[in-house]
Amino acid sequence: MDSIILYQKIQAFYEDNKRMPSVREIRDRIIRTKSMRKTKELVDALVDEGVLRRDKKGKLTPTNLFTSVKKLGFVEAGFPSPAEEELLDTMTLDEWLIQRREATYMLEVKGQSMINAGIRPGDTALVERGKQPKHGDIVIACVDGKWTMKYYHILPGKKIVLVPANPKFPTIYPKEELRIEAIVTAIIRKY
Amino acid sequence: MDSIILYQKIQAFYEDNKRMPSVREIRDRIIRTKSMRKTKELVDALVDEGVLRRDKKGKLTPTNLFTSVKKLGFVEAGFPSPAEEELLDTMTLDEWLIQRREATYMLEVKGQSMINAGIRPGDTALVERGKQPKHGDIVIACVDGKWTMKYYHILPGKKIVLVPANPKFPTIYPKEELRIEAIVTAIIRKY
DNA sequence: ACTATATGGGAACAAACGTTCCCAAGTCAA
DNA sequence: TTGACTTGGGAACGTTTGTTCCCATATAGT
Repeated sequence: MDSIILYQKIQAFYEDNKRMPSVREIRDRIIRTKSMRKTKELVDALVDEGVLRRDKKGKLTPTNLFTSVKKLGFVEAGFPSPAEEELLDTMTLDEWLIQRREATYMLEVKGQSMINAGIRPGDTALVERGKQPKHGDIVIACVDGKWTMKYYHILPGKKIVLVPANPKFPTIYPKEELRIEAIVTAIIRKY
Repeated sequence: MDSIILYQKIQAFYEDNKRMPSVREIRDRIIRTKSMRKTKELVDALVDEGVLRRDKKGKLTPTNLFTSVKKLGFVEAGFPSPAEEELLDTMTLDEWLIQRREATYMLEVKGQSMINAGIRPGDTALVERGKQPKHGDIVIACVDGKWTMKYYHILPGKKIVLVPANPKFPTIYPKEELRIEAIVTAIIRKY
């Protein structure tokens, strides 16, 4: 069995079972041989290539390859040739976008108030709670009982205002209550 | 040990080791007791709650909780109270955004040609190769040797044109060569 | 003080694990 | 045919695994 195919089948096993197979599972369910020795030999080869990783206990562990997306440069540069493809950097969406998972939420955007920041109704905002906002951050705030998404601006004199990214909407000067509940860490638009 | 804390420590183990711990590892490195019986009892409780899952072989397996993000409604609805929080839907970024991982790439956007579609320079496009484009899709195309991101439009008579989302840019009427290399499945903007 | 009950420690077991070793079968050159 | 070498099957080893069981201790009730 070719080592690329072996890798693909191990990845399929990983996606199905949410864990890596044991050597015997690879032997019986993937390679379909009867040889432990040969199976370990093929697996060791993948480990040497860096496609798979092993624990201190010898257990197989997924590498980034299992969960990552290939990262190209710019649109204008287009796609690399198959030969160059192996040199590509990779990145997992989770590690890229999520810092503290337990404090991260998805919120759907409604309305046009941030349209000039490229945030449109239907977009999904990834927000993180319990983080100190800085000037210029986009925040989810509860002001006088209403929830909005706005730019967080600190005026001279440390006064806080919430600025929309749409001149048709008013800047908010909080009177009584202003709670910054979360700051927007990413905007995702799925087609 | 409280079961919520136990879950958090198991999740930390999972993020560190990219695999779930065994019962003995939980006993020695997480609960720090000497009792197998008590450890299994606590783990079984988490399995009953649906926080952990088990294989047919009894091996622990991560649930969606380990990799998912809580999904709220709309910005205007704000955050639920801690009591309501347990009812929230969850979703993993990978399963949401990626269909065929091996054909999915990240590309950085340069230029203003799609600005009116809310796609700005610096944004990251998630693109998928080998998929048939439909009218209205945003595609990565190689036309007459140059790479661009444009709307894919099918005119009456089945003629294909590439339309920018910015009136200052020209619509492209491919002369010789037009290769649709990928279609854009998501736009991600990280702050 | 004396039971009855609940709790946690830890030994024990069979299965599954990674790893190594030996040997039969195959391959190749001379 | 012979001998050197490679290959794959599979037994065997020690460890780790999930699971169960027994018993000493703690707790509570009378």
